[in-house]
Amino acid sequence: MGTTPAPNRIAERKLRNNQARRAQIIRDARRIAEREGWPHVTVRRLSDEISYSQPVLYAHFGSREGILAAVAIEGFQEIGLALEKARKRAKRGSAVESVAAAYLQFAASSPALYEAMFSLSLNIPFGHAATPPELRFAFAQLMALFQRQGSKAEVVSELFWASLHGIAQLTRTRRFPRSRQKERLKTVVELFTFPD
Amino acid sequence: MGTTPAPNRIAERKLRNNQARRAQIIRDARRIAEREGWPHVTVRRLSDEISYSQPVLYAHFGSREGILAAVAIEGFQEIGLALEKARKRAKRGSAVESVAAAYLQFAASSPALYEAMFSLSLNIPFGHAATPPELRFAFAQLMALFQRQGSKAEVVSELFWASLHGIAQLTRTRRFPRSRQKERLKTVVELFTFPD
DNA sequence: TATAACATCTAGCAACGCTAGTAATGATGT
DNA sequence: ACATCATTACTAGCGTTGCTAGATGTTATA
Repeated sequence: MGTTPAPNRIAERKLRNNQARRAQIIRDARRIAEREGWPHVTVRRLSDEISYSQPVLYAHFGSREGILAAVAIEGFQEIGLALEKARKRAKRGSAVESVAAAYLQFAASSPALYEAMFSLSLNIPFGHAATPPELRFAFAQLMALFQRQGSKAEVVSELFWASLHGIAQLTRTRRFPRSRQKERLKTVVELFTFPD
Repeated sequence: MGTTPAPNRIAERKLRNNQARRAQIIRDARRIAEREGWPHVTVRRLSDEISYSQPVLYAHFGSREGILAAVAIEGFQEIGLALEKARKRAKRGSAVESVAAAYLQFAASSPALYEAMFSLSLNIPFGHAATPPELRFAFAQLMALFQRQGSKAEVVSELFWASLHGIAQLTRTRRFPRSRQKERLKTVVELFTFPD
């Protein structure tokens, strides 16, 4: 028969409900942050949105910071996929430009998400064994562009990331006028395009 | 006679006291931030430090954010002076390296100050007429390095800034391992050193 | 159906940024 | 020297925050 014992089905249902609620909290947090900024993302507000009391949120995430960290990790997953897509669809030789454009596009279109990933000082481990796979994957997309640089690949990738991040953040916080962004993109691509 | 009318001297004394207290608040805020992080810099805590009640702080700065903004502007002044010094003492041709090293040194030695300048989302106007002179001066030190690039000078300066800022921030937030920093410096200097 | 385990809520703590209203201080004019 | 007035600072408290202990209700098991 195709039926499983009742306890399993019940446990599965509970798990599904839990995951769905967790996803909804993350979704609501993102939405509020993009529309009104992170300070408006309060535990009380989120508990209102999902029509549960505050302790339910703490059961899921442990703390407000835990919620932001979950959002940030979702962001790393998305940027990783976006960069991979940009790299793969690029014609030969234009991968750097395609990826750079995708990076800046991502940061510009979801500023609050980007802020959660990089500006809010969350305790997400980097460079350790415990680094979440979403982060490794995203950085791997950048490193894949510079395999030809041999032993310099890693440092060049880091600098490429730093440059894009600098542009993104200084633009987001209005240190850079948004007007010259195309020129910035062109110039950074030139800097990171090496002769064969 | 060398004496001025009493009212002036009194007004001057009050002004001096005001400025001294203002400076002390900024100093205390910086000290606490560097030692314990910005969340520990509370208005109550600062009012304890200076042995005055909270409303005194609001008379000076208007809001907690006003205090952080004052710290940030002091930071821009200091980094501007540090970059100018680095640029001027550099031997011919090595100005880019000297300035880059000074920038990263500044960010590494005062991480909380650097955070106030760039990560805490303060409302300091940039790129407008109202931009504080400290900021203009600091950016001018970067632009001075690339005058030879003609019309590209501004964009190249922006990118140089973005790269340094990216390195500084990704290092500060532990996205980059601190170990390869020298190599990063060397590589960024190569990228921004153009043939004559 | 009784019991155990789980899920959820109510209510409240301590700390925060900020401010209205009040008291104390100090300069001014006669 | 004293009364007047402006300045300066304080007390006390509001509303909100992140977070949690203890009570309450709900569901699964024996």
